[in-house]
Amino acid sequence: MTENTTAYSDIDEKDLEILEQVENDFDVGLETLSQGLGLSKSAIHYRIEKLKENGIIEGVTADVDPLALGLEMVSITDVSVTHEEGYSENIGEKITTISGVEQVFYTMGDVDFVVVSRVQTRDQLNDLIEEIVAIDGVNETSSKFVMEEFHGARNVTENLTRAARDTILDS
Amino acid sequence: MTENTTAYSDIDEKDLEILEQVENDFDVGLETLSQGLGLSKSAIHYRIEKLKENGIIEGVTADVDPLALGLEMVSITDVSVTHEEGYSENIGEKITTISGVEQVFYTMGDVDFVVVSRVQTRDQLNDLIEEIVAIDGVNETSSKFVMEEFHGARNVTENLTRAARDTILDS
DNA sequence: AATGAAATCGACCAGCA
DNA sequence: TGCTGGTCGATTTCATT
Repeated sequence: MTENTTAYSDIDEKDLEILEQVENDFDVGLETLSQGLGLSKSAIHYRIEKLKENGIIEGVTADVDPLALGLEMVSITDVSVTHEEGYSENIGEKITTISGVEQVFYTMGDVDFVVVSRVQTRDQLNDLIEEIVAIDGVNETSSKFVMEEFHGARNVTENLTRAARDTILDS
Repeated sequence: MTENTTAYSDIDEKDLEILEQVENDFDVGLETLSQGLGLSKSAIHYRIEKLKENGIIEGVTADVDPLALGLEMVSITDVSVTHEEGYSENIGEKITTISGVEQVFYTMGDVDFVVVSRVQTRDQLNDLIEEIVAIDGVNETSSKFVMEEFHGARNVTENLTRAARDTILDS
């Protein structure tokens, strides 16, 4: 085995700590991070910049509560397609552009796409599903309502298993 | 009908524009927002503060790229449970706490939970599924691999249909 | 609720280990 | 290359409208 050269871009423990914090709340401020890690504010700043440049931090965004905008209806739609050529990618992207669609997964198995969508009303959901069906190559759809959502740890760093952490730090 | 009193907390068009921007990239800066909206920087600041206080902006967070941390393996697991009492909530939360689990949906239908998880290796996935099965009340699981992910518009505001926008602005 | 001025915090520059 | 301390610019807060 030729040593671990996977491109974890030299993430060390301090970087991981920073990631854990800012992934939860970017407003913590350099001061707090600085005190918690025993580094100067500038150092923290540079580390965050580097994490952005290396694409580890993809961006800093405001998280908007869907419920606050009336998007109370979540559904999961299984989509199967007719398997010609390599149209699958194309279909996936088309589904993504439909208004109300949040996530699209292309999966192995009899169900080809799993689509998570979020809308305000049942009418909007009907429209959305019709738009999926209208896509060329879409074969069959089957939807289920989401009654409750446990949006657990969306945080990548908090979700790391011990093994995963170790792999990253052994770089 | 007694007029629309749904708690959209007086969101106006300018608020929606701000939300669209900061949901994509919080680093845009007050200057840019100020120019784009024809308001002073302070005014923008206060509006953002208010959106946070009202819970419309749940927080500002750094988005970490899972791939950068080696989390390349995504899977969707359908979980059915034995229907006794109101244990469902409990089970949902237990699943959420499992390391590697990203999202849990409690749905209507024969499949009770849909679980999206993200891990580094197949071993980690096996462990994760074993942990789900070990939960009291879990009946059966069935997993599929995700080959491609179209993480389309995660942005709530961009995903609003015209109808949804109108509903919000008519407050 | 919005504005402009004052205090505070983050971004950048140069020197240093 | 990465950290520190200081300066500049941006953000936050204050007093006022």
